[in-house]
Amino acid sequence: MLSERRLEVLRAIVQDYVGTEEPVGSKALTERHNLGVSPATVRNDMAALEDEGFIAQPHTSAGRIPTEKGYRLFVDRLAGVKPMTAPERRAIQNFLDGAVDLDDVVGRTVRLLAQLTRQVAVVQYPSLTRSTVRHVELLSLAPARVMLVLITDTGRVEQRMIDCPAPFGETSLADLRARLNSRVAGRRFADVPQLVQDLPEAFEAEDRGTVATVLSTLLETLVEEAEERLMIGGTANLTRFGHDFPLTIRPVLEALEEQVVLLKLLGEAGDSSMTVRIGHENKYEGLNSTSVVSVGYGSGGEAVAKLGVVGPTRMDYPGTMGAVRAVARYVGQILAES
Amino acid sequence: MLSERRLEVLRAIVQDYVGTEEPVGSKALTERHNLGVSPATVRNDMAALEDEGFIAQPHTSAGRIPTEKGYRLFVDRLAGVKPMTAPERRAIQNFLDGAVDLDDVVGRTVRLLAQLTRQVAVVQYPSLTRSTVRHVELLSLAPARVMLVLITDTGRVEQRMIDCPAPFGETSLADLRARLNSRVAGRRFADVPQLVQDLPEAFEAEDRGTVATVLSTLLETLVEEAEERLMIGGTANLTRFGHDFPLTIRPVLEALEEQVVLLKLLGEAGDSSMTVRIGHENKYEGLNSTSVVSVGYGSGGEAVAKLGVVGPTRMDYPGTMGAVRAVARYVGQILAES
DNA sequence: CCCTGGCACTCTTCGTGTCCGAGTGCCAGA
DNA sequence: TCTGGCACTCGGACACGAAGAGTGCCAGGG
Repeated sequence: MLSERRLEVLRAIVQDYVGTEEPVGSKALTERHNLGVSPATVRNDMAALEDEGFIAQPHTSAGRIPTEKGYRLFVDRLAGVKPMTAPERRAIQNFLDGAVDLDDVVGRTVRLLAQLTRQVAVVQYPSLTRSTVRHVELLSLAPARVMLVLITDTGRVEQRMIDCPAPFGETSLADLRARLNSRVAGRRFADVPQLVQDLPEAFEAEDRGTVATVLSTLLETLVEEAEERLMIGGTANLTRFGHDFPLTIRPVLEALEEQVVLLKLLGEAGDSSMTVRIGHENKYEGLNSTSVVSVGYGSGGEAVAKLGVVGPTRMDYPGTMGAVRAVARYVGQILAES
Repeated sequence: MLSERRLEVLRAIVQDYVGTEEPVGSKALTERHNLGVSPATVRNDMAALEDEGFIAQPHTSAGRIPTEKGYRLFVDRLAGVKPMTAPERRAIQNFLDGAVDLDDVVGRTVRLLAQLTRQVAVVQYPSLTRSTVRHVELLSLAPARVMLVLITDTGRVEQRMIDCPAPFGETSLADLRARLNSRVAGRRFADVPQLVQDLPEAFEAEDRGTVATVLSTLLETLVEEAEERLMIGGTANLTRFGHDFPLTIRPVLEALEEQVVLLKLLGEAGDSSMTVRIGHENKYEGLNSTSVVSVGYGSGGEAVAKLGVVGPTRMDYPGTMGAVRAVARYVGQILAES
């Protein structure tokens, strides 16, 4: 069991190390934080913390640095979320308010988050699976060629070309469009399959094949797009990573280009609450030397997607968490308004 | 005036330096290339080349490295474009053939180019300004709210919301849709403004305001989208840049995130032929330590966009140019087919 | 029982000095 | 005009030593 003071020592070590990026020794600690005890006492505490695996020394006669376990404890029990200041909050809101469409919202969010945290920002596009259908449009491009356009409440538009098994008249098309919209408009994606199940029955035999094709394309679109897109930014901040560049930075850049990896990473994180994954807690080994702070965001009460930052395990957790939370909150507001 | 042999010496220096990344001396040169002369002679030639500014030595008692001027001469007069081998060409084609839509084509192209050249790849989406309109669709979402969907022959879809000055009936909308498409379908973007100029006159006075709004939105979309999107990949290859990382790599990463900069960069390059910009020939100073190899590509004879790679000035120009040219050619084919 | 000051010990870092080799420039001769 | 030879320069590698930071441990005091 760790005494109160030892936790305090750990907190001090983490804070100093994050600030200076250099191993911190007992003497420096007592000077910068008034712990009320002497260096010798701190040394004993440090020895205990090292036994427990919370800190380590790079080599004898160097100061201590936190281990991943140490950061974990710090995040769980010692650190709060540092709230943004009022001016910062205003700046966030102003910056995001200028967005003109969904792409712009996401783009601005990425830049903002990267700038605030001085780390790499990752923002997932609002998910289709949780959003609702605003409108489905069918366009006849040729007698047996239809284009399906799906518009979601988050402003995303997806389109698909459909080659019909048989020619499909304008009136049938209008009919299908009307029936389809009356059933699915405003409904959640997940509910769509049930809602359109019996639609083909309402049509003439000759059109049923086409209707079925259109419906299956629609359902495919809904499912396929569950594989989300995302935007990243602030990769230049990777240069502040450490002194032993190439080896550290390369796998991170590689991971960032693998959208699948990132999506999985965000997906695994807790549903909508803030999640911090430290070092090897990230399953993808290219990110073993990084920490990922992520949180869900969305219009209304529910999270429709995630956003977060990727940075060195040696990061300012309270500040980063504060920025991530604040940005998520304001993006949610923007989405709700539009 | 430089003799034939001196040019040969320069070529040898560039080739060796690109391969080894180390300054190359007179002795090593004569050993690896059979120039038919002794090191002493080569030294004289090197001194001459240095006087002319084609090579330089990092410090006394080191070998020579090419200057930007030296690379320029190498590219212009000494190096050809190294063609891809047959298996490589097959691999390119197979890889690109698997693409399912435009996003996929661009995505695959970026990955392919990054892998072939082992550098950072940049691919511009096919330009709207040169492409033609396939279809314009108007959807009524609310009495005074219309969505405009623009479909291009390259498969891109753009949508815009329009708030109408007055309610707009379904019949008027259908009328407008029909007239609009009959005029602009299949036409080039650049011609659209003229073609729709007198459209409002065909409508009732009460609808003219709305028609004008829709048209101006359409024209805006055409123009705005001239500011293209692009995709980049292979940033992990930046780690192979040099030994003095942070300082070199950071501005490059920053430049890569500024799409505006990259678009301007590609835009400035010659129209469709291959362009090589070396070091300070790039106006954006973040890229002063890089070279950019770019070329136009497109379906049919005409270039609709550009693609290229960004790498260190010390790059394998013939190989890179070969890869860039080959990829551009095949992407053009793919686009023409679809 | 816990804290403290003192002390010996261990390493890393940094500066200095030395040596070696690569590479050059220049010159005289073929 | 090319070549071989020679003296010279300079950076990189290595060894050595001093300095400094930090630790662990121990005995004494509240």
